Formats: sequence, structure tokens, C-alpha cells
Amino acid sequence: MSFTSPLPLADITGRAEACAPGTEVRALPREEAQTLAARLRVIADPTRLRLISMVSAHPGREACVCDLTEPLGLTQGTVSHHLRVLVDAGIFTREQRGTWAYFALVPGAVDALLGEVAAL
Amino acid sequence: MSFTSPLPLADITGRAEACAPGTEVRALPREEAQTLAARLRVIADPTRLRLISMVSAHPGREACVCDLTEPLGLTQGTVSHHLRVLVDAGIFTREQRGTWAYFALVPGAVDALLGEVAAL
DNA sequence: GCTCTATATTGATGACGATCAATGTATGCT
DNA sequence: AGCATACATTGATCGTCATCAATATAGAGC
Repeated sequence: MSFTSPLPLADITGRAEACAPGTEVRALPREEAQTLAARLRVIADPTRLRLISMVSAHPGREACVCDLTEPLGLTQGTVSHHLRVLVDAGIFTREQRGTWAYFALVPGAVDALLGEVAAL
Repeated sequence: MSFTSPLPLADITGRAEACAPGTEVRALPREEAQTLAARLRVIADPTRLRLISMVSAHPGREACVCDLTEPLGLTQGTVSHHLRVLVDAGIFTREQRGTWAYFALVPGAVDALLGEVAAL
């Protein structure tokens, strides 16, 4: 009787260890990932990053649209759009003073967002 | 001599203060904003956020593609694509061991990125 | 009232990117 | 050699979004 031929190892599915899928990894839930990614997409835009930088560097840490349109080299409508996105995300506040609308950073808003990512 | 009538304030262009554009605001340079936004876009995606979370929660803080494909519910090709993006961005490392490719987090890579945003 | 200025909104366009199915490449085992 | 597995890549499709031009709203002064 010889054992030189195929061994009947029925329980071993693949060879080596066949990438066990039963490791049960705790992943960030799909829905949380969705909302966190959406919030990150707000600041993952060059124009909005510049807006954040410009407003925080402005005297009084606030600025109106007309202060921001020309240095950005974009249409007034486009700048207004980006400011709306930032306000909706809770990163900027809008305060109407007469004809002008002044935008300012919400203290800690960006840091809070970054903190959630760092906690992954 | 009475001063009750229209004052000849010729040097004031508009009324109020007419949104002075000469305030010279230091903005994040266009090119830096572009690259920083591109790096942020890497993590501003739900699937890639979950990948980061899953790998860091995996025993040994590393995982191969087959560990990640099924729990994500995505095609193997799609997962491979996202892993490539993360490796190219310097967030993951790829180590080939036999047939398997193991991915691990680059220590401090995400924090460095977040730090740049916080420094705005 | 009218007019001008500051800002918001709408509609259309173009580009980028996430995803999949299919295929290609490489490694290991028999 | 042949075959099966793990992963990468290609090509195509579809949705999202940044941008603009045009229009709308609204406040301030005449």
C-alpha cells in the first residue's frame, strides 16, 4: 500500500489557508461612512479650501461675497454657491447686514469633522 | 452758512463703504489648494473610509483584498481600484506575500493630511 | 415710484470618478 | 505541463458636481 498519491484531506478547502472570510472585521457602518464622506467632500474642493483660508485670514474673521469673488477669479454666482455649501455644512455662518451678507467660520466646526476622521 | 443740504463728498464712490476690494487677503494659493483638495478627495469616499476603518481594525492591522471584498459588497475589481488610490496617496502600503497582497496603514499618514487642513 | 448694488437662484454644460463585467497577469499546487 | 486562485487592469456606463450665463430677489438711496 503506497501513500504517494493524492491525500484525502477533505476538510481543507483550499491549500495554504485560503483567505478565511470568517474573521468578522468591525467596519465603519455603510451609512456612517456615507454621511462622513459627504461632509468631507464639502472641504475636499480647492475653491472651498481657499474660502475657508480667506475668511479666517480676513480682519474680523468675516467677509462678504464681494471681498471673495475677485481674488478667486470666479463668477459671483459660483462663489455664492460654494458659500451656500459651506453654510449648509455648518462650517460658515451667514449674517445679513443691509445689502451685504457676511460669512464667518463656525469655531471648531472643521476641527470636529477632522476629529471624526482621526478617530477611525 | 448752512450745511443742511447735500454734502459734496466726491471721493466716496458708493454709499456706505462700497465693499473695498483693496483689503489684500492672504489666501491659500491656487495650486496648494488644488493638491490639498485632491488628497482630501482620497478619503472623502465612503468605501475608502470603510477600507481604512477595516484595515486598522484587522488583526495585525493589515488585510488582503479577499478579506475586504465580501464585507464591502463590491466587486473585487472595484476594491482593488480603491486600494490602489489609497496606496498611491501614501495612506496604505502594499506588500506582496505569495499570491496574496497585504495592505496596511502608513502610520501618521492620515493625521498628517488632517493636520494640513487644521492649519488653514 | 425708479435705479443701482449685492447676493441668490436657475438651467445647461462639461468633466471627473465610482462601479461593473470582462480580461489580463502572476503565483502556487498537482 | 495544466489548472485554480488572488489580484490588477481595461473599457464602458452612469451619476454627481463645479462652473458659467442669465435671471431673480432684495435692500439702499434718489
